Amino acid sequence: MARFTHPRLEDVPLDLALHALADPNRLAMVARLAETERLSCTDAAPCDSIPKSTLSNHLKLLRAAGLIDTTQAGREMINTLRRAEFDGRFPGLLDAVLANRPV
Amino acid sequence: MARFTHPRLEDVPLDLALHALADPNRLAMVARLAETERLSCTDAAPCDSIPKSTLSNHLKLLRAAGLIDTTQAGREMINTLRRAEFDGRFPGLLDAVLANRPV
DNA sequence: TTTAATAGTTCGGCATTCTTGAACTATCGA
DNA sequence: TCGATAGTTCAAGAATGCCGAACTATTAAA
Repeated sequence: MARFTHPRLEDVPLDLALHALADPNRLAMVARLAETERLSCTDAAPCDSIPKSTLSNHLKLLRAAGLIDTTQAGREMINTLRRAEFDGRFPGLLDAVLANRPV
Repeated sequence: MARFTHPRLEDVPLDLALHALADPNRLAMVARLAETERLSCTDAAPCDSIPKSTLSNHLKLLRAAGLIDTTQAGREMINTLRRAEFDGRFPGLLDAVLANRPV
């Protein structure tokens, strides 16, 4: 199955990072990963009404923004937040966004 | 000429705010207004290669996100950052974004 | 008081991006 | 080996974004 490419954080522009976070579903997934670390794609989903293909796309975008890392484990894809790296690249940003997330 | 409507900050969702900031040109305008306060539309523009209509659209979006206030003064529209209000709504967010802005 | 210039908005069409169903790949369990 | 599970990829329609052209409003000049 597909092997993913993860960008170096230094190559991620701020716009892309903000764009990735500027979607309620994606932000909810990031928030989940901030709490639970190591979630399959379906487990990372904020609700089960989101189609698989849409979910897959959201995760692809989060990967491109340097926010998550995805590795294959059996037939699941395990996602983790690249917290330390992201924070190193954009200090304080993720904290500020997560702190202001709606309940 | 048109009179603008400015949203109450409490009605601005985080997604909209992030989306407004997730564009290099808009972010540059916000950064400018953070320094210079009170800029006409053309003066707020990050460069003069941006078409008027595009500029107008960007500013409309920033207004809708509760980031700027626009009032008419003669034939100019004067824009100011709604800094205190925005910070009250999303504490630390604008600071974090501006601090991470590319040079 | 026309006339011209300035400052920006609005509209409409093209282009890009987003969403999602359908088909596909890969892995695991029976 | 067969079926079920987990997720990707593709393609088409929907939704957004960008920008030229036409328009409105205000000021300045003639």
